[in-house]
Amino acid sequence: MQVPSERRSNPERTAEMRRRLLAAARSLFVERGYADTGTPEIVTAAGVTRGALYHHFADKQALFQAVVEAEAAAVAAAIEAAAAGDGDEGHDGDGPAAPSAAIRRLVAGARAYLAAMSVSGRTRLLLVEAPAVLGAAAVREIDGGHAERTLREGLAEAMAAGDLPLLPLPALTSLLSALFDRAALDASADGGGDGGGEAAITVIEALLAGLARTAPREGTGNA
Amino acid sequence: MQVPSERRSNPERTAEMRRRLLAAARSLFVERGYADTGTPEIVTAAGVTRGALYHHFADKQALFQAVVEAEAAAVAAAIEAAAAGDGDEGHDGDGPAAPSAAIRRLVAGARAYLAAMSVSGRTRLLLVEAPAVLGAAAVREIDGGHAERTLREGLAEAMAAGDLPLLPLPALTSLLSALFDRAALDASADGGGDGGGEAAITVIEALLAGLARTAPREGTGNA
DNA sequence: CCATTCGCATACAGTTTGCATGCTTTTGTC
DNA sequence: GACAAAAGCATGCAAACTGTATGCGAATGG
Repeated sequence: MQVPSERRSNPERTAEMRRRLLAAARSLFVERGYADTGTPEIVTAAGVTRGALYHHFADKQALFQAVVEAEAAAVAAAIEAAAAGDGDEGHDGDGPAAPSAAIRRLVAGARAYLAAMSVSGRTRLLLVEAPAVLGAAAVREIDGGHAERTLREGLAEAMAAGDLPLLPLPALTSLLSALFDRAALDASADGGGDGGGEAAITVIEALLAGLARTAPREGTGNA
Repeated sequence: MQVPSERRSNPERTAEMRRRLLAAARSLFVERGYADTGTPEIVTAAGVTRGALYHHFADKQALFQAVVEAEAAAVAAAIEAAAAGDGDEGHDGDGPAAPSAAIRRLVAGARAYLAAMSVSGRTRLLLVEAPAVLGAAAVREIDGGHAERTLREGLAEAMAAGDLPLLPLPALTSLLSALFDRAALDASADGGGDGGGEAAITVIEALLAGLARTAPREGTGNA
């Protein structure tokens, strides 16, 4: 069936093998979840044996973590790509109350995040399975802050510019991040494709605009 | 060690057995997570055999679901108990901008939810493990709406009273619910005890107050 | 061209899950 | 009160899964 003398270098073999394993694992983890996916299934789907799996990954959890890391990297790349060509994508003629530039950037970031998370299976992997399997702390470490730090910086900028009230930054970042995560989950549950998150975007815009209207106030307490 | 002739009725035996199994399972699921907890461990901790477990529950997942259902019921009970004696617990002399009654009720609800979720292990069970093991849809069905429906009704009231802008109710409910969930998670991660969610409460108050300031506006689009 | 290392498949031991079987205790009926 | 019926629960078993050790073939580099 196949020419046996297909001489390929070791780095090529390794890269190809990892790709196949990660692709098969991703597909099955998305479809059945981590707990209900066995390594025999994964290697069968990848067309290899379990020996290959355990040669490249310490255990099933390490394989899952690699899948999650790749997915998080893809999200980060998609967001940075979107941030590159931002300018102002006049999405609406005029909002309800002329949002400031910082707020518009935040909303644009949220939109980019939702778009990035609309890839099939991504919300389940990153927002449902990963926290349960790896722990919320490990997930934050994997994402490193691509999502979280970008958001935090945007918020800090907006605060410094006086577009947002001075609220405890860690809490605000975490809570808004949760907002975006839930929006992504709802979108993947409803429409499946995309655009299902328009209602969510509307609410997020309203929340941020409301915050912006409280700008020069609010002496916070603890961090 | 134990008088062998302790005649107990069958309903008593069943209730006691279920209590022991649920208590042991809850403890282990909280400590090690669902995937890393085996049924042998559970029954050993409960002082019974696996036969008893599989007599009362269809499988390991059904046991986990029973634990989650009990936990969700406890949360609902705690919230309803808190809602009973609400009145107005003058927590602050005066806020930044005299929040309306509906908004105050929402904040009070959030506070009650956070207090209910501060029980050890509760956030992990209900917010991390359950969505991964049972699926987000099943979790919403279990909770039925005790958390979600209460929130939705409060929001609908506030909208009707003109204290909130007219936003798509499902999206707003889901997003605010995510806010509260994340606040509970952060509180359980930081302080562990309670009171750690004060920064989160501050942010939530600011978000709701900001929304309230946008009240008579916002023609929404799709639901 | 040969020794060494790397990549991966096969084989194995330990553990877990879910079910089937059987014993003990309780429940209902005469 | 005794006996049949059923419920509660423990023991035993087959299948599956995980992680590791072993072994073979291909690639590296001297």
